[in-house]
Amino acid sequence: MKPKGFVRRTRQREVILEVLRGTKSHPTADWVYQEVRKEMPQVSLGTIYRNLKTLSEHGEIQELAFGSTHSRFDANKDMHYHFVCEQCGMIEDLDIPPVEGLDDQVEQLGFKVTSHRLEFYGSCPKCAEESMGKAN
Amino acid sequence: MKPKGFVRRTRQREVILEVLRGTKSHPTADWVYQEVRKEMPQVSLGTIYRNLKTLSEHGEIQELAFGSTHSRFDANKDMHYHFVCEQCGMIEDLDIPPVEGLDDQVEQLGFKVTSHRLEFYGSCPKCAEESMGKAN
DNA sequence: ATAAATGCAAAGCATTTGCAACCAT
DNA sequence: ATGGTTGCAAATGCTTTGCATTTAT
Repeated sequence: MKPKGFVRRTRQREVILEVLRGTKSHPTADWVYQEVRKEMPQVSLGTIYRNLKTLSEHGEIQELAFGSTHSRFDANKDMHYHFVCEQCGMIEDLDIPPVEGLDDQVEQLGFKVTSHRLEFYGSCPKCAEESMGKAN
Repeated sequence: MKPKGFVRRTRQREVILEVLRGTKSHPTADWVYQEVRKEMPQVSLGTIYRNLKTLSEHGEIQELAFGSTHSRFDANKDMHYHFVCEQCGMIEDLDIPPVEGLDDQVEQLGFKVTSHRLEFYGSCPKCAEESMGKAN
């Protein structure tokens, strides 16, 4: 007997995952849509959304809800932190090690922790430099 | 000469801030709306949104975008972290000290850091216990 | 007096969903 | 053959906005 809710391997799903794995830009659903369209002009936005949801439910990608209205997606499954530039909007992976013992600290308060998420806000190197230049 | 963009003190704004300060529940805009309506039945949702925006721009409150589509708001201005229960959806302030030196670490990578945000995901004490009981 | 703020209703816009056709298994 | 998946379009639902009016200063 086949498992209920079995996930099929479709061309759309493949391309979406490919696109996501081929960028470090933490794209929005619409950006993914535009990219996938280059290879499958007939693909629909609904399919993009359905697949992004499926993929993140199955742990293939990560959904990131930052301050803005729309979600962004990340195919990097390793634990890592993000930096959000408040000037240019760019989101970058940070190359710093996961903080040790953080989850334990919270578990001692009675919570069962499955993950944590850490984001930094400010100006990226480029924008910070530009502000300097303008002597703003 | 009065400053441009001066912020007036209105009854609506006062009540909204009052409501926000009177709860620890990180409410949504709509929840705030319902509460404010109890005192000002004629208030409009637009006013709630405009004020929440103004208030957070002026640092009176904090806007929190969690995984879901809609924002939540927090009148607690002190640096603190949050726990999001993936079972009941509850969001709770965490009583753990801010991690030292985190911002410095990121600044050394060339970023200018103004703040960071840390959230834990999992089960709150209540939900965790219930899962145990069900021997799930 | 003057511009900020409000209420109301009409957009806006990202995301979701119903449905018939389609296709991976 | 079966039911997960798709494209399409309509629908949701949170949030924003235009505008005439009110109101804080």
